[in-house]
Amino acid sequence: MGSERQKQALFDAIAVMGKAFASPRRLELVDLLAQAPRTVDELARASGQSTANTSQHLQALYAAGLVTRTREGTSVRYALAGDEVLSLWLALREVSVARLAEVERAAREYLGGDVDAIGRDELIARMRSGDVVLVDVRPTEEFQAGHIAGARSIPLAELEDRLAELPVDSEVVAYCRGPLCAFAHEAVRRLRAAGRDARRLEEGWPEWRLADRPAKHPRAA
Amino acid sequence: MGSERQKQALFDAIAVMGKAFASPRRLELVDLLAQAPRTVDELARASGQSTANTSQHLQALYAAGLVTRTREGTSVRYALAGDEVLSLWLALREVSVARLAEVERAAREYLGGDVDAIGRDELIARMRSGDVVLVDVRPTEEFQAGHIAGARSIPLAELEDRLAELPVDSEVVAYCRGPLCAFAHEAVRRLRAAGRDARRLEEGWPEWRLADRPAKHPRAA
DNA sequence: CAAATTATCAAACGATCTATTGAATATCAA
DNA sequence: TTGATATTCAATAGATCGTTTGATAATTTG
Repeated sequence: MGSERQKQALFDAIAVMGKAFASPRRLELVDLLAQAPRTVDELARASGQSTANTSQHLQALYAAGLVTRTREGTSVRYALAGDEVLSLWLALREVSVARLAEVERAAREYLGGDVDAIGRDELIARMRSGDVVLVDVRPTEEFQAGHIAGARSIPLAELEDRLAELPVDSEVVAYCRGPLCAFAHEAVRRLRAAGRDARRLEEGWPEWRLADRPAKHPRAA
Repeated sequence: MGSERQKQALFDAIAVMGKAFASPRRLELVDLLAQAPRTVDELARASGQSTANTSQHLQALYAAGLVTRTREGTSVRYALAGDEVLSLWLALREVSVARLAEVERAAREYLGGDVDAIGRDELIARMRSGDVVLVDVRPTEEFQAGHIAGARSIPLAELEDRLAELPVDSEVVAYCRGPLCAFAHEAVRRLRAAGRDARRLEEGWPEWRLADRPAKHPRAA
């Protein structure tokens, strides 16, 4: 007979994974890794915490089986352990947003007011007919680690300087890291201010990739 | 511009939900609630912890938005907040099992060796042709809170006494709370020991319900 | 081999979480 | 109202977690 002790051991083990998701700092790392694999140092700088701290958090994630690590010369590159982990992270985020009023409030405040959005399927149709330009406004490294097929990379910081690259007669669709990322919102506001026709894509790169839509990976077939 | 502070507030809020999943005791409560809504007292007895403790954990789950509560006379009945929460719990468990070697080891030990299983679709086909009997071996309360259409309730504890209710010439398929529950495994072993042809259903009631298969709910249409 | 870079470890403090205990509250029945 | 049941609150002590600091290990470069 399965004893109580063994049953408890089971929940203990599952709680390890729950614990991994229990710290805001770790969540930030997970969110960054959802965009692209990175080294400890890169993650430390991107998340604004000390290297030692980042390393410890990454080890917590590693112990929970959420990330993998590979040595690259003198540095160690971490990545999400698999698509199930990405799904889990997105599900957690989604439930949080749906359930927690606080999150919604914080999100609205952070995003600074919503702007017009376009859905996945409509985007694909419009791109096929050629009357939209898709712009990836994330940092260059993240674009290089993978992006939506047909997107061109213009990081948010360079948007004003590179306005000339965008045709005047087409609508511009901007996307970024996902619904909780402000980049696309901000990009749309700036494009509108410059007199362009612009909307943001409802979802971000991780959601797109998981849905198996046309994408460009660095070393994939 | 979305400031760093607001972005942190966002992750803070999401971590609240992560924290809710960080305690084995709470996970046990979530797992019980995945079967059926229950009162504090029932949950305390089923999980073998004090009432005060159970109440506190339930409040943590409530604060995270994972459960709802309704007063029923002198007692309070808790339930999972929605199907998204159930999905999230199943996803968390699945990733844990897939990733954590410890969990797998613990699970194997607890389940006491695997027995032959049958999949969802095969079961439906075999039930249609009428040559299997489906048995729900969970406690009666959980059966009453919802079960697979066409299943008959024989709690594990009563299995030997009620063997006569099962036709001798049909295969018996047993199911219980899910892949981490030992009831169906144990039932199959006992049925085999009694000379019956028996297998266990690969999944449990929560998975079945989420997949929108034929089911019987207490007050649903 | 030595120097430089990157990552991890170890110790320590403060903050947070958990379980226990006993008291307080809400509801129902008499 | 009083008494009984079910739940929640409050306070405590013990354990765990998170950050910082400084030292250690692994790898590349000179």
